[in-house]
Amino acid sequence: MEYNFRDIERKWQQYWVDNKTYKVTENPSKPKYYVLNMFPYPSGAGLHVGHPLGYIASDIYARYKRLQGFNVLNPMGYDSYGLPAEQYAIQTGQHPAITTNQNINRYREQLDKIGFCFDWDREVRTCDPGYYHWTQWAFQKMFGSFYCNKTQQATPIAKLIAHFEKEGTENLDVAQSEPLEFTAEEWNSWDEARQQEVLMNYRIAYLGETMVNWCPALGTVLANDEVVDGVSERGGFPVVQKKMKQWCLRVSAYAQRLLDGLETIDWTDSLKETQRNWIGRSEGAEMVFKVKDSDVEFTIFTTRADTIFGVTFMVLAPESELVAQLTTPEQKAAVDAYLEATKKRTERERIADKKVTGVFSGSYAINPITHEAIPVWISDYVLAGYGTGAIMAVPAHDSRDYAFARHFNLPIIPLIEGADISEESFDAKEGIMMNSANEGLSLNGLTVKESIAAMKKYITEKGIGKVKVNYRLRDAIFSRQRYWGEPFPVYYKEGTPYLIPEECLPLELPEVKDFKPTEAGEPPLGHAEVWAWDTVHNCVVANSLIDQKTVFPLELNTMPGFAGSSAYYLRYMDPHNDKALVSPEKDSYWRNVDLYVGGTEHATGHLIYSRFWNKFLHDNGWSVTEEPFQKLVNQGMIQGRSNFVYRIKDTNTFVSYGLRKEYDVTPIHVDVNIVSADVLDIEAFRNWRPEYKDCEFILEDDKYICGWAVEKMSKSMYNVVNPDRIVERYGADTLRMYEMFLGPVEQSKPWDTNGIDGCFRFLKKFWNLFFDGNGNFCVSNDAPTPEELKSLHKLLKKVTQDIEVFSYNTSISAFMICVNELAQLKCNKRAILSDIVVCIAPFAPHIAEELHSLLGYEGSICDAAWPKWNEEYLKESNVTYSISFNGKMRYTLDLPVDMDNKTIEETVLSNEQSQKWIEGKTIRKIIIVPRKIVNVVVG
RNA sequence: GCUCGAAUGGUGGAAUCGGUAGACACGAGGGACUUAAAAUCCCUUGCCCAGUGAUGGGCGUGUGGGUUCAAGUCCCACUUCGAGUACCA
Repeated sequence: MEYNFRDIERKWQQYWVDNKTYKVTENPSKPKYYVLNMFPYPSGAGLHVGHPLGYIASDIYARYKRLQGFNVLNPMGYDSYGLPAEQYAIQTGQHPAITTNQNINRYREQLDKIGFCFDWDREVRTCDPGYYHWTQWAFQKMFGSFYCNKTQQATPIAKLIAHFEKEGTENLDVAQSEPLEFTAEEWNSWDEARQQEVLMNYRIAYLGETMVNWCPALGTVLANDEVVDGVSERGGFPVVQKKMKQWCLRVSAYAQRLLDGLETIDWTDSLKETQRNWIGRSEGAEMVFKVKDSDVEFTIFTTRADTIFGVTFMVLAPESELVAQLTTPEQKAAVDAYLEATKKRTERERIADKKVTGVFSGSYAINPITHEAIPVWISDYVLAGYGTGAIMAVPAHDSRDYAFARHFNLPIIPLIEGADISEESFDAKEGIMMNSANEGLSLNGLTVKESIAAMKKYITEKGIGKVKVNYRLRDAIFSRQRYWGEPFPVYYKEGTPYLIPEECLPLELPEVKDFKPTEAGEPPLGHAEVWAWDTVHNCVVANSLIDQKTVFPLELNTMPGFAGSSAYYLRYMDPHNDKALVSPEKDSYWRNVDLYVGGTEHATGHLIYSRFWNKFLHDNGWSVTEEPFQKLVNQGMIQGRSNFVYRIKDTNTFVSYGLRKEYDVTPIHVDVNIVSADVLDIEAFRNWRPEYKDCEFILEDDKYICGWAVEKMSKSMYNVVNPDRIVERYGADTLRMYEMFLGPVEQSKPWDTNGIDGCFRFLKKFWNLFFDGNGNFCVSNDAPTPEELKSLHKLLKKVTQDIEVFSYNTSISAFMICVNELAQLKCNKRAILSDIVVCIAPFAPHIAEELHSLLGYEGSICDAAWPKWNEEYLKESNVTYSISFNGKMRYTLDLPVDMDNKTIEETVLSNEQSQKWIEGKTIRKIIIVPRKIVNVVVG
C-alpha cells in the first residue's frame, strides 16, 4: 500500500475531534505540564509557513510530555483586539468584529490542517466579553491598589486612606507619581474630589498627566515599545510628544522585582539582558544644588558623584519646572525662544540631527563641595522624564557634556590622571583621580570606583544628597483613542473617575456608527449613543439621559493591545469560569507556564507587561506563582526566499539567471509559488499577469533559472508561502518534519522548499518498513536481533535526549539513520517498529496513529507510553581508538572495551604502524582518553 | 555609541566535558530498473597534490596571535554580519 497522507490525515484529524483526544482536565494524580504558544493576532493575510514554526515545536514537546505520563495543558486562542481590523473598519465600514471573526475562522482552518494537539475547548479570544470581563476586573483591582515599598507589594488603597487619615504623609514609603506632603488634618479637611485627585498619585492604575507618544495619523497614543525610531510600529507614522491625561499602570513600582525575577526563570541570556536594559537600573546619587542669590535649590541625579570637582555648568531639561524659576529677566526672551523651538521639534528630528542646542538661564548654582558658582543652562539633551530632569555637567568625563561645553565654550577640567581630553571626553569609569581636593575633601589618588563610594558616603553624612537608584522603565500608558479594544469600566462624575460596580462587569463595547474619531477630536466611542452609566440602576443607558446626578458619561478611551494578552495564560486554566479569572483550585494545579514559545519581538512589551500583571495578581493571591513563564524558547523568524526573473530592458524578453550578465536587465520579483527549486514554471508565469502573456524567454539547459534573495516574508515580495499549499502537496507530517529539520528552532532562517523532498522520502521509507513487496501490511512477531535492537535503542536514546533540549533537527536525523538501517536489515519486527511509531508520534502524529492502528493497538497513540532506552543493547565489545602521535591522528585500532590502560599502551606501542612514528624518538608521554583516543607524545 | 549573539563544503546544517571535522538532508555527477517518464535503489561528492588503481601525502571551521599532548570548541586582538537599545547623566 502506498503512503496516502491525504486519507490518513483526514481520517485521524476527524478521529481526534470525534474522540476529544486533546481535551484535558485537571487530574491531581498526574504531574502537570503547561505548554503555551504566544497566541496570534488573526491578521487578514492568514498564516504563512513562519507562523507554525513555534507551534510545531511546542506541539512536539507537548505530545512528548504526554507520552511521558504528564497531564499536558496545550491551549490556543486569539489576541483578537488590534489595529488592523479597526483600520480596515475605518476604510470600509465593516465592523471589526466581523473581520476578526472571518480571520479567526481562516486561522483555525489552517491550524487544523497541521494536526496540533490543542485543547480547543479552552480557546480564548481577547475581544470576547466573557474574556475581557477579567481584563476589566484586573484594571479595577489595580485602580483600587497602591504599591507599598516597605512590604514590596500591591496593597488595597483603603490602607493608604487609613494612613492619610491618621498621619497624612508622615512615614509614608510608597510608589508615587510625585512626592506630596500633607498632614492628617489637611487630608481630612479636603472634599471628596480633592481626596480622589490626591489618591491618583498612588494608585497602580491611575489617571495621569504625562508626556505621551501621540501619533496623529492613527489618532492615538502609543506605548514606548510601540514606537520604533520615532515612528509607529504599526504603519510607520510619525510620532510626536504631547502632554495628555491618560490612564497609566505603575509598572515602574515593580522595576526591582521585575529585575530580580529574571534570576529565577529559565530564559535565554540575551532575552534577560534585553529586559535588564529596558528596566535600566542605575545606581547613583541625588545631590542638592543651591541657586546663587536665591532661596531656590534643586536636585540632580548622577552616577558619577566622584566627578563633582569637574562640574563646570548645570543643565535643565526644557520641560523642567525649574526653567521658569531660574530664568532671569534678562534671559527670558532667549529662553522663551529656545523653548518654543524645542517644542516644535519632534522626537524624530531630535534623534536625526544631533546638533548641540541650548540657552543660558541667567542663574548660577553653587557647587556644594567647591562652593563655586556655575552657570545653569537649558538644553534638550537632558530629558525631563529621567532622574530629576536636571544634571550636573562634567564635560571632561561625559561625551554629551563635552560636546555642549565645546559648542558654548565652557571650561573643561580633567579629573583623571593621564586621560587625554583634547579631542573627546574620557567616559570610562577607570583611572586615578586628580584635581579633586579642597580643604574638606580629597579624592586625589583614589581609583574612580573608590572615589564614587567615598563620595556617596560623604554626601550622605554631610546631608548634601543621598544614594538613589533610578530606573529607565516608565509607567505604561494604558489609554488608546481607539474603538476596537476593551472599554474602561469607568464613569466620570464632575471629572472624577469612578469604577462601575464589580458585579456589573463586563462592561460591553457599545456599537458606534463611525469608527473614526469624532469631529470634536474625541475617540471613536464618542460616537456611541448608548454610553452613559446609570448609578441607580447600575446599567448602561443612552447618553441623552446624562444628568450629572445619577447618570454619568462613561470613559471614551479603550485599553491597549497588551491589556488582553497580559493574563491570558491564567484564563486558559479555567476559561469558562464566570465567577473568577481562574479558580484557586485550578490555578494551584496548573500554577504557571512551564514552557512558553514565541518570538523575541515581545521582549520589551508583552513579556514585561505580563510579568508585571502577574506579579500584581500574585500580590493579591490571584496567581500562585511570582513569575508566569518558567522556561521561554524564542523561535526564530522564518524569512522569505524571494525569486527573481530578469527582464531585458525595454523588451518583454526574460533571460535565465546564468545568462543575465550578458544583457542589460531589470530583476523583477516573481511569485515563488510558480517557481520550483529555482526553476520557473513558464506556463504559469505567462498566466500570472496579463502583461507577461506573450513574453519570450532565453533559457539555459532548456530551463529558466530564477535568481533569489532572502527578504522579509511579505505579499509585496511575492514570497509568501502558505502552509496549506505544502500540506496539500506533501501532507502535514512532512510539513511538520521539514519545519523542524530546517535547523534549530531558535534560529532565524529563510524558508526554502528545496529540501522538503528529503523529509517526504523519509516518511515514505518509514511507511514501507511495514509493507512487503506486494504492498501488504507485513509485520513479523519474531524476536528482534541484537543489531535491530541496537538500532532502535540508539534512536530512543538520541531522540529522548534531543527533545529535552529542543534539538529537533538532530532527532529527525536520528530517525532517518535508524530507518535506513532497518531498511538495510529488512527488519519488520513488531517489537522494533511499534516503539519507533510511538517515538515518531510527536513529530508526525498522523502517520503514527495510522501505523499504531494497523499494528492492532486500540485508541489513540497519544495514550501510549514513551519507550525507554536500555544501555544493555548499546554495549559494544570492541571500541575504535584513534591513535595519534604528537596530536596528529594516524590510524585507528579496535580494542576490547574493558582493556586496562597498561595493556592499551603495550598494544599500541607494539603495533607495527606505530613503529614508523616512534622510530628513533623517545616516548615522552602517552595520553589515553577512554574509548576514544590514544595520543603518544614523542620527541 | 553601548549590550548581546553569530561566522563550518555548492546549500540548510551536525560535532556532549577541548578528544582528532563536515552527521543527516538538499543539490550535483555516475550507474541500475523502465519502451519512456515518474517513483525506487546503489555509488561518488570539503579543497589541493601524486598514482591506472587499491591508496598515500598536504591544507582545511571569518583573520592574526596564544594556551594545550590535543582547539570549530578556551584566552587576547581584529574583520564582517545579525538582533536589541540609544542623548538614561
